[in-house]
Amino acid sequence: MTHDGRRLRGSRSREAILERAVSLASVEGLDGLSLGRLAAATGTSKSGFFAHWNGKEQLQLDAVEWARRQWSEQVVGPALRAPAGVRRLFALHESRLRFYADGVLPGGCFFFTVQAEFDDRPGAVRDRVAEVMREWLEYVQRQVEQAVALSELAADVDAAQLSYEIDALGQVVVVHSRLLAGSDALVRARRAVLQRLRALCPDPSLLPED
Amino acid sequence: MTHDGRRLRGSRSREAILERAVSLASVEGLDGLSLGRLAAATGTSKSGFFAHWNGKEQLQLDAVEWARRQWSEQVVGPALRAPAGVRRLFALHESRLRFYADGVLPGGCFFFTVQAEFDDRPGAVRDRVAEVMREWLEYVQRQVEQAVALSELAADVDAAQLSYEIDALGQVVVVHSRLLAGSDALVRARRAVLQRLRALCPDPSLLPED
DNA sequence: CAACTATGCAAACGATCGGTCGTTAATGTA
DNA sequence: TACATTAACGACCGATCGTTTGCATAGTTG
Repeated sequence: MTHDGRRLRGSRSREAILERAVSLASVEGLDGLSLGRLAAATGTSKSGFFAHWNGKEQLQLDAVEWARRQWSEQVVGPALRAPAGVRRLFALHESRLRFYADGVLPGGCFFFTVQAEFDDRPGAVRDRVAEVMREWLEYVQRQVEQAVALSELAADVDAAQLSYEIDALGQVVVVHSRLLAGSDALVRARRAVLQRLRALCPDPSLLPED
Repeated sequence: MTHDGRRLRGSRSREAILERAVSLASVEGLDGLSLGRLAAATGTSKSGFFAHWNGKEQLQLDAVEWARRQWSEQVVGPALRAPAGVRRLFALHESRLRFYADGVLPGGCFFFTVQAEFDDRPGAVRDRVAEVMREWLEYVQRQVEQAVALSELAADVDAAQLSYEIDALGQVVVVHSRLLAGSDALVRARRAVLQRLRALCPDPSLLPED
């Protein structure tokens, strides 16, 4: 029972396939990715997928979950090392930019691609993607509110407004840096948020100067 | 000659097809759009397209051009009614937001969808899209520089930096407002740019208060 | 007028799409 | 040993993809 080699092997196959799926989907999209190409990329057969998932949509939903966990571990996690407040808020932004700069995913960002792909078509995938996005924005907003509670940001800061701005400046890095040769999008996204936060911060020495 | 009945009819067919193509591509993407569905949506036949274009890529390139003209006429054009300087810069941002709010395209923004779709795959379409995007950013940047030259923005403003921020705050409206129910993305994008400009403007009375 | 050109469609092409079916091999349980 | 379950595969399905071919027709040109 506990030592079922079959289930273990299946679980590892699933993980390997999902990792590839997320990686490929960051480039071609979750729907643009075809089962045939995914099979070729993982060295398995198309029909073998149906031993693990009922159909393409099920695989897509699992891929969203996999990408969410990756974002949680590689973006949100590291930022927790910074002390709560404005420093953690900025660390979160920098962590995202590092995720992009390191080229963890060949397409830059799974969620950016998938959001643009699904923002107009109804369905379970869209709903789940929207939920993950809302979670992320609310998490950023909570960091803002915590910074305000700690008096590290001005008391009249609109948390929803500020978190929208931070997310916008971070999201667009993907397309700017990939589409425009020699774009300094990463530098600009970092500086924009940094200066914005310093202007709102009673003690700017909490943040780097530049 | 210039008013050849055949060419006139063909030209009108092309325009009608391209308008539909841009509209549909704002939802499903330029590559996600299939010739079969485009034919059904325009009431023509798939094979009829090859009387006007050599293949799908040619049609895609023409669609990009059509969308560029639409953006020029419906976004850039109206902003020219505002006096040059910081007011025209803000009018440009508001004009874009109005384009989104009016729902001119069912997917919100052709270029947002297409940029996300092509930012990772090489080819003629990607190159042209990148060129149009660069043109747009440089146009915004020129408005910033003009405002500085008119002393309507502080002299030490980094034009490239500021135009990146304005574009980012505008772009993300598309996905935020469509994916998150009840999102105030339009309001936030407007306020973010307005307050940023007012803070940099020696005479804030040039701009609305809120 | 005849010759030519642009427009447009129906039918069909090979390729690929997501998905089904039946089977085999491996691993478990009784 | 006998049986059940899971993983994985090859072959194949109907649908759709972008594209080609052949043909009919309307408009232009000599």
